[in-house]
Amino acid sequence: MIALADCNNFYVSCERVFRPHLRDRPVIVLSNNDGCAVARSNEAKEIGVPMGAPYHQIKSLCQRNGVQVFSSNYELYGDMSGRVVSVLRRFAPELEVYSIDESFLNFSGLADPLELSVRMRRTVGQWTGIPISVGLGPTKTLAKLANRLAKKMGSGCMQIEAGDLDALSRVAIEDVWGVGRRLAVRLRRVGGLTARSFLQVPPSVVRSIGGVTLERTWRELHGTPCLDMEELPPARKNTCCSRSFGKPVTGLVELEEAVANYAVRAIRKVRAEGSLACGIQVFVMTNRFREDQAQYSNARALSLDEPTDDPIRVIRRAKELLRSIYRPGYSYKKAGVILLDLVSSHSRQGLLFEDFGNDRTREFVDAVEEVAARYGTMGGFWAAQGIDHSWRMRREMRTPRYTTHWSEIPEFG
DNA sequence: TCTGGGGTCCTAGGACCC
DNA sequence: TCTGGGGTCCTAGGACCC
Repeated sequence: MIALADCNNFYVSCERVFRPHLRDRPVIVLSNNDGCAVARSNEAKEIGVPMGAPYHQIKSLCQRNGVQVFSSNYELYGDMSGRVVSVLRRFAPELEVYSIDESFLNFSGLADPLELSVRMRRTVGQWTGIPISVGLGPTKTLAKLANRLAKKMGSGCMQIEAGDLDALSRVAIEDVWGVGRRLAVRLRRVGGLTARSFLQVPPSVVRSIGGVTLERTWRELHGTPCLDMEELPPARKNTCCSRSFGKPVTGLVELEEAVANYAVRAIRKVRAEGSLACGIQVFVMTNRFREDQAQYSNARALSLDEPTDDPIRVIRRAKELLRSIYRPGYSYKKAGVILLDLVSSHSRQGLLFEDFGNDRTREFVDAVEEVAARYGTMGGFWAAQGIDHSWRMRREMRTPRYTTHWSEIPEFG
């Protein structure tokens, strides 16, 4: 028996922990750059704020209805997520963190999984302040489906078995995990309107529409496990850092500064995982929504001579790539750096005839990175990152980082 | 004026090899 | 009239997830 524990409206719930008076009020959290609504309280959903709606389109709706709006505060959400997981871990020997707000737990062999789920839900609520829903099923896909029904019914916890046609018929095809908008359209054409009728579609048809991935989903819904629990997340293969700019950027100098910053952030993720990057890709693009402006987007990648985690080298190569794709005369909206083909630093392959860098450089880089990690960007940063950051993303309604910064700890009373 | 960011997997098709 | 067969590797694009 697999359990899926899913935090309700997670980002909104995190904000509410520290602002309890918002508990019954409509609240939304915006994406980076205050772009779209990515989390909505139930009250905000009822008012009619759509998921992913651009904020500028729903701003007046929010004002009319007194919706509390927040910029996203990923440091807070990341920390709260860790707290929830630490509570969940007490309830099962095997746990897979699936996303920032969802974990699978292996409840196989445990007595009365439903009662355990109810207890787990209550404990997480008491200890972290975050409300969760729990779905139970013989496969991951069925646990997901049970979770969706638990949320819909407001019961908090729900268990389903393979072949529970009544439950399956209450979930529309596009709400099945693994079936997105495109596949849903094609499945409806062959009679798959709900999870239940999807199961009647012959496997050969399923395969021709969605390949082996969709066939896996189909089997999982039938009760045959095809997706294993993954306790240790597999090593990442690429990592990316990209942002939309708070204002359009035209000049190369500003773009270079932004790209240098993204390169540093990306390589810090790589260093934190004990990996090395074998390649770099840089991309830039204009605002695709502006039909009145000339559009341009481009990307270029290169392979490094030697796998690296050196921010100096990564910044230099990223700037070279940027210069090769930069075209003057455009208003750029977004840029990004992707580090490719990550390998473990333990399996490092050096150069045969040449060796880049030396120990002194390495010690210097490590020292700067440690200072930056310990004291923040004000403690130390690479000159290429610049100081002004006029292109920085908007984040005008962000709450304090209550749980991760001493100076931002909440005070009550 | 204003429209997110970060991933994975699969497949088709082209280039190339013998 | 007639134009092989079998393989690998890489990339771009499409689909999905949160």
